[in-house]
Amino acid sequence: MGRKSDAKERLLAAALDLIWERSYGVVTIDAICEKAGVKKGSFYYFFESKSVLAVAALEADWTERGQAKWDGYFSASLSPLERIKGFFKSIYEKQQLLQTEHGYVLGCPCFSLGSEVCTQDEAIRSKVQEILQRQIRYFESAIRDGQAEGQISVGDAAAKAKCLFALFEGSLGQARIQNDLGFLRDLPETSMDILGARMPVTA
Amino acid sequence: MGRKSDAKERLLAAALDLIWERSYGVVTIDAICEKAGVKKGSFYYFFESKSVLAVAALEADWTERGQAKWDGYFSASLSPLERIKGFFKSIYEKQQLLQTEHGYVLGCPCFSLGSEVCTQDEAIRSKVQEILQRQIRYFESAIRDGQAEGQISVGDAAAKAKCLFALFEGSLGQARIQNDLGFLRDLPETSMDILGARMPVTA
DNA sequence: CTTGAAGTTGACTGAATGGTAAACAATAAA
DNA sequence: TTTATTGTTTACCATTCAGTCAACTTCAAG
Repeated sequence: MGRKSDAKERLLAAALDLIWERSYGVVTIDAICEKAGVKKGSFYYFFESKSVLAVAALEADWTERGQAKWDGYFSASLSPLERIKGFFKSIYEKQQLLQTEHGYVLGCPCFSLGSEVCTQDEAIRSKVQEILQRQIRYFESAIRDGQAEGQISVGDAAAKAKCLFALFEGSLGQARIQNDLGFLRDLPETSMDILGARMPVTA
Repeated sequence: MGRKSDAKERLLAAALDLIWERSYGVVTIDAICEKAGVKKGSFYYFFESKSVLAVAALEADWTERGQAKWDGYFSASLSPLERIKGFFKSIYEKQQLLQTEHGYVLGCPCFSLGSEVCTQDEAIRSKVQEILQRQIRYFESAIRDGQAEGQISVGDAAAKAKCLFALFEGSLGQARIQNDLGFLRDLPETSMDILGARMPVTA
């Protein structure tokens, strides 16, 4: 019973968008409300603070979009190397899109946000960490599969995954800072090299 | 003639410290003044805004510390691979120190700051970019030397440098977000692997 | 010892922002 | 149609913060 509304979802989406494009610190609650078309009173009806909203936005984005996307990229129907290569290709295209839409390469919202607030906001830091860990696990599992199939050189899969993920996030960060997609263009190839890939045959 | 003072230097140092530990957005001019032991009136005597101060702080830190340190790490008296390996070892130790001092792994101030403000403050973004590019050039030059000496596999040195630097910054970012030095521990080894290093003999 | 440049101080303003409260509106179950 | 519940709105308060200003201090050159 009661009144129904999608204001909460609009706030979540607006918050993520603004924080991604700008930064956590510079985005005010008023700005989020305006973008979401919601009055401040309603904001505080749903969330007790910007921090709580940010955590909810990260979680919602993961469960409603991120999870499915990553599942797609890392689908078992693809060969392990194709998963990784395809993932990086998709990232490139996504960032390309963001650049034409926003005028900026935006990079990874999780990583940027996490790096910004990690010493100041434990709730956000913890949620970011959780999501990043989940993402690393996709890499790790693909690497394990690749090793089992003999396409990826043996060795600590977890370490390789961390390495690949660091390369990934570092490249996204550079791309964001320099507003230059060039830092992402070679990722598909570079990642294959790093993994000591023996590619069977791939386009 | 006139009065002499080191207030300007104290402001530069305080600003960098605070921004590094916390973030650009969360650090107020009042906080910088307090840490520097300077009144706000004096702040505005030396700098016209927090943004201008930040740019000056980055530049001063590079010319007065960073440059010399990097010159040391990448000294021609070391073998190209030793330069890179030693650099990553030093980074690890430095971050270890920061963690015991601040309670946090702080990562790279340039990268964190750049990622935070790059869509909002062109002056800072540009200065960050400048410094990051300089740092990449150290990598690139070491890689070139290593290739010339046959210790590093051939191929686009600039691309390899970018890749290594992305790995570096990505690892620092992860270490910061998760407050975990583990992301930095393997960098010396991993970097050697990535470069296709053929190490002659090294400890 | 005067003079003017360089630097310092503290009090002030105005705008932005986070946060509150109380009245109001819509909805569905009873 | 009542009623409880959920959501909305508006006006408001308090605080923080960037930025200003004019008076004051220190110093060194002449």
